[in-house]
Amino acid sequence: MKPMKDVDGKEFSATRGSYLALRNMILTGELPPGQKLKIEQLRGLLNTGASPVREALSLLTSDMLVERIDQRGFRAAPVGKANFEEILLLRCSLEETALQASIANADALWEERIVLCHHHMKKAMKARSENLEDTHKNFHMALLSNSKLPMLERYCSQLYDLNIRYRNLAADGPRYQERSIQSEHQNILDAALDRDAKKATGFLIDHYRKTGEYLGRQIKT
Amino acid sequence: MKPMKDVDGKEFSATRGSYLALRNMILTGELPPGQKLKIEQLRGLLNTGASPVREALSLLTSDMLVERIDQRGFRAAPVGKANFEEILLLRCSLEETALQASIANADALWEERIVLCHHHMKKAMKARSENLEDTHKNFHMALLSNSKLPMLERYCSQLYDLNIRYRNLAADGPRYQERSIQSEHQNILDAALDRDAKKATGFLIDHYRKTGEYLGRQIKT
DNA sequence: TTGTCAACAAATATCGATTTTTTTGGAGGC
DNA sequence: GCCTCCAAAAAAATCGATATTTGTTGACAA
Repeated sequence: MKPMKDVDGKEFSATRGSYLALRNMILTGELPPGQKLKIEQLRGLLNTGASPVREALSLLTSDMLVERIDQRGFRAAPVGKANFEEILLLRCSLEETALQASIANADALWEERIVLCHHHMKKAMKARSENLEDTHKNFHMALLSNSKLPMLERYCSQLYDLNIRYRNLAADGPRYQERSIQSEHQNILDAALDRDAKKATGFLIDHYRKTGEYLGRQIKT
Repeated sequence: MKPMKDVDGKEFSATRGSYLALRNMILTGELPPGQKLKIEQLRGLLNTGASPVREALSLLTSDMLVERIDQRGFRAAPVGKANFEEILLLRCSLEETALQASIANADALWEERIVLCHHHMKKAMKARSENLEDTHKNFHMALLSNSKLPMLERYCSQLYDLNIRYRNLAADGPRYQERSIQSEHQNILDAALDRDAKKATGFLIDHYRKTGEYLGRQIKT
């Protein structure tokens, strides 16, 4: 793989480049659920050797985006209503814990961080920007980023991605304009800035449940 | 790596064999926290090629037993009091959810399963058997095995292993004889069989908190 | 027609060697 | 004496090739 460059001009390793590319293809549905992921085929697609591809696929299994069957290769993780509902359940439970902890550790720096991320998200929404997804995730992760619980944050990030995948598969992209998503975000932010954990987690979970209900209806199996 | 065989006589792939061997070495402390894991060195240790070792290490990063730094190799995950306490916290939270769900789905088959696992564990304890650790884990995982939440169960299993690692590092093996661990297990089992979720989760969490407190005192940093 | 077996084809797992990157050690300058 | 820069060594990442394993096709027998 030609040395890709990230925003800072630093190069990715071939493995990391493949990882990000494949991850994106699975999240967007370009590689549909259950699809067999043949090394040779991906090698061609990514212009790289077999080893980086294998390693990237290994890494994706930790994210539960790829299934590995010993001696039988890899496939994109299957989807299903049960799986979707489990993701929703776990997100509600884990993010509640994380947000509580974040608020318990609240400080000026964190407040600035979440205000800024919220601002970026609103701006991207208004402009229908391409990186809306990223700013949305950044905002949600920033809310949790003060928990001092790195493993928990990692779980939340994983589950967030899995949820995005369902949204991409079910529909035609995000629908942040609909409902009162903007005010929901505002409510969460304000409650967090007030350091009112109960209110903030309430708004957050409500936010997820509503989105979950909307999405859940569109999933067949 | 010579084709290892599992109990059924089926062969492991070299990757899977390496994965299990390395996992065990890290969990027992044979590979101490923070230790650099050089491919060549492990290649010799495991009698296998570089690719299986790399892939095994990749898999271990999902279990949070190995850290990967791009372009700079692998190292055994570091340890610390904060990390230990996070594990304890997450275990309490996640296993509570899982046990509740398991009890909600309670059926005859599951009851038989947990009774049997409990029996095996007691037997192994009395005999000071070598596979005590395995039977103990089996019992705890069997309790959660009816939750119909596979991802949650996977998280719990991971966290269980991470906790075992601290116990192996801190002390000289398990101390199941001490305290009233046996009756604690019995209480959990009985409450689960009674399908009393509140009682069962209470006993379970208490069980973890007590063990956690004992262990936490032995960790420096 | 159906089931089984063998040979073939395809894909995966693994290895050895090469390339690239990081680290180390030391010479020279400040 | 300390820092910087360069060269050599070590280690990681990657590639191409080979060995195993799995999946498939078609012939033959029941």
